[in-house]
Amino acid sequence: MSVQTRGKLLRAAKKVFSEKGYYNAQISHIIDTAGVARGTFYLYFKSKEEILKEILKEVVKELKDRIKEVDLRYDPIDQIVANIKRVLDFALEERDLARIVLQRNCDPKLFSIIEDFFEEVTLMVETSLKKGIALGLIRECDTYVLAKALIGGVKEVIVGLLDKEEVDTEKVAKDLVSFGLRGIWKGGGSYGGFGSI
Amino acid sequence: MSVQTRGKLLRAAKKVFSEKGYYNAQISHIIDTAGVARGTFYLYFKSKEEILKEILKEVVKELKDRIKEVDLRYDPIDQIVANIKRVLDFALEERDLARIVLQRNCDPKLFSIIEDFFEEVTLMVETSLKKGIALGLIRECDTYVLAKALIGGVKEVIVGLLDKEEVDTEKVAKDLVSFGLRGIWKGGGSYGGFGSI
Amino acid sequence: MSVQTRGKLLRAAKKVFSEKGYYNAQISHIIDTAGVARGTFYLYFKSKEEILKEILKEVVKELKDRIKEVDLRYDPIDQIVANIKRVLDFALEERDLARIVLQRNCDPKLFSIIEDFFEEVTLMVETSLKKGIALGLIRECDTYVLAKALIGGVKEVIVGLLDKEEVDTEKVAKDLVSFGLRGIWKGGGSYGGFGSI
Amino acid sequence: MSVQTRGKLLRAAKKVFSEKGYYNAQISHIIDTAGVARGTFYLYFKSKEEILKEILKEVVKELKDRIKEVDLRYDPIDQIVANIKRVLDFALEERDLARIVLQRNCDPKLFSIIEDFFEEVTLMVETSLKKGIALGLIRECDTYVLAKALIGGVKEVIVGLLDKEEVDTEKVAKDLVSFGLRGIWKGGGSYGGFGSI
DNA sequence: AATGAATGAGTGTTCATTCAT
DNA sequence: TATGAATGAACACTCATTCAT
Repeated sequence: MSVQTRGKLLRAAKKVFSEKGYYNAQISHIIDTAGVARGTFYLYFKSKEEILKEILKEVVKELKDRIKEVDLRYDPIDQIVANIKRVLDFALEERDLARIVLQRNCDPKLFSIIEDFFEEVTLMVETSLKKGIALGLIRECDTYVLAKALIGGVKEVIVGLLDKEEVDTEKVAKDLVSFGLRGIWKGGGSYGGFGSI
Repeated sequence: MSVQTRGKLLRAAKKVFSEKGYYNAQISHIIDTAGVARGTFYLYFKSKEEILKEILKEVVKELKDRIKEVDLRYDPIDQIVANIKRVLDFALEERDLARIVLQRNCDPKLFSIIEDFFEEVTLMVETSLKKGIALGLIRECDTYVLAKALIGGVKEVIVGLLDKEEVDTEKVAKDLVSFGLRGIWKGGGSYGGFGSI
Repeated sequence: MSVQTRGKLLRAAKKVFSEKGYYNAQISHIIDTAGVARGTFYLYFKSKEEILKEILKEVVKELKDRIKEVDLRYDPIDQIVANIKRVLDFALEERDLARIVLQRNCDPKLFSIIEDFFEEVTLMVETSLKKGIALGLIRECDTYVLAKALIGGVKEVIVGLLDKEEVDTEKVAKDLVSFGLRGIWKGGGSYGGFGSI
Repeated sequence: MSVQTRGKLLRAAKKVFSEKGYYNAQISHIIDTAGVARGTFYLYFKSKEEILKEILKEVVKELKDRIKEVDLRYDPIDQIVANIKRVLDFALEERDLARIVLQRNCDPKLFSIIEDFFEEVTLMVETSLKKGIALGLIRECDTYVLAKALIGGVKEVIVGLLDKEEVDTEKVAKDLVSFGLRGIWKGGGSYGGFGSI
């Protein structure tokens, strides 16, 4: 088992899945891109499905590494911004991976790893929201809806950035947090005619 | 050409695409669900791809009908809430359609209709944001990022609701708008230690 | 049973078979050309194969009418020229039919009617050749080969004429007969060692 | 890519096309005859159409090799006889190919290669005829009609020979040339009013 | 006599996977 | 460890034919 060959295949698969999507990607494309023979592929991966899962697992691992628990002894905002920045950086460093992951593909068999991860993140966010509400920092709200909205927002923004050349991820992260927080933050003032909501 | 048969096929296809995704959906599944013969399918639709596009076109049409331009002579908030409520209602009435549409599928040939529509909506939102900024109602921000985030939020929330039985769409719409507005709304007060951003 | 509808279908089928060939011709093409409904076709013809056979039968009948036995009491050459002229005229009047018939199609089931007819004509020609040889008018030769060659020549010439606008069939018929009778060689001298043949 | 497998497929296709004709031939027949799996066929040929074209190209190549330009410094008759003999030999050695080629099939897409070749040969013959006329060796005539007739004659004779076991191709070639050159008429006397032609 | 919606057996083609070398 | 020829199940699509109206 050569680690290099495995690497070549993984890199090729990321590229191909990203460009064509899982179903339009063919083993032929992957091995051509990797420059190995057909049989070699099956020496390293049991099936087309397996190499996808391998890739998804890698992504989840990397993302988990980059999302760090917020330590309330320090300014939480800075930490959230840093988390989002790290996620954005990863997405833009590995655009192929981001494209694969963010193409929600309904086949639950295939993308369960990703779905589960997002589920986890959603829960994490919801928990944070609840904590914030309990602490009186965050307004009362449907935490489930809010959590979904926050994550969906980040996802969509990433998709939007994948085709941009140069992105100031720090600024985008701050924009997002600023947007998110000022929205959920228990503000003082009333908002125009919006008091009726 | 019988309108009923066409309807049966469309309904069946929506169900099957929704449950299995486009690529795992087979003509056999569709015609079995519709209860017609194989040849009949091709009497009404040129190909598997075409019936998908037909469905997507229908969705876009329906959504465009439900999203009404905001008339600034009246309270814009109420109108935005109503728009989002109508979209949520449609998604929940036609959950199959929503599932099909919200599965971002990388094949651009297939989903271009949807992508184009979302592009349009994004632009619409961006324009509104800019107008709001010009009017001094909305804070300065990266309108592109914000628009993406808003739409992504709504999308993700819809996905989250598709498995819930009973949903109070009015409430969810209000929550979403409340969240979105208080975020982008040019508030008076400062926000905790957040002034540094 | 309306004779007109039957006629419309036959005419349409001739056109379509001629243009597309039997296998590429579809019932749809025929009924569209004829301007009748699908079911109507099967009111008049049992199958696609049957309408072809009907057409072929018609051709054979017409050709048999136009090829008249040579009456040796009169100048046989004139009669042969007249026969060929009548065949050429028919082919050019009904070019669609000629095209159908002269596309030798290997499916023996389908074109047996035509093959049988040509077989008959070949035999007729062979018999005439033998009679001519017996009478000392025609040189000794392999009558089978000669008969085939003669008929093949006429067939190919017809195919060649089908795309010409104006054809002087009388002249072509005379050319063909003249050629058949005397060859292309300018009488007189022997050529090289060819005297031995 | 194994040359043997490709050969097996080509041989099988020749047999099947020859026996059933292109349209009635199925991939199943070809692979069963060749003794390979379905997928293997498509490893070597893009489609059913392509294998036919491959075969036709082969035929044209072989025929071009066997038809040699007539060198006027030597006896042209002998060379023509030799040419025809070589063509007849090929047809009888590869009867399947001959059957495929001589089944004029109207689909121009498919048989254009062959039609083009025959067109070429016709032109070649016409040119030769014109040269002969210019040299005073050949009688004035419609060279187009004559060329067609000559080629048609040879074609039909070949078709007639395909079912015969033992054929003396040399003799047949001589008969054909002799016929072409001198006609069937036993030289000498004029016949009836035919002198006028 | 005519219609045209519906049928379904049939067929070319694809592509993930295997296995002998 | 690598190769690539071979496999065959799977699937989209076609089109002659039927039949209820």
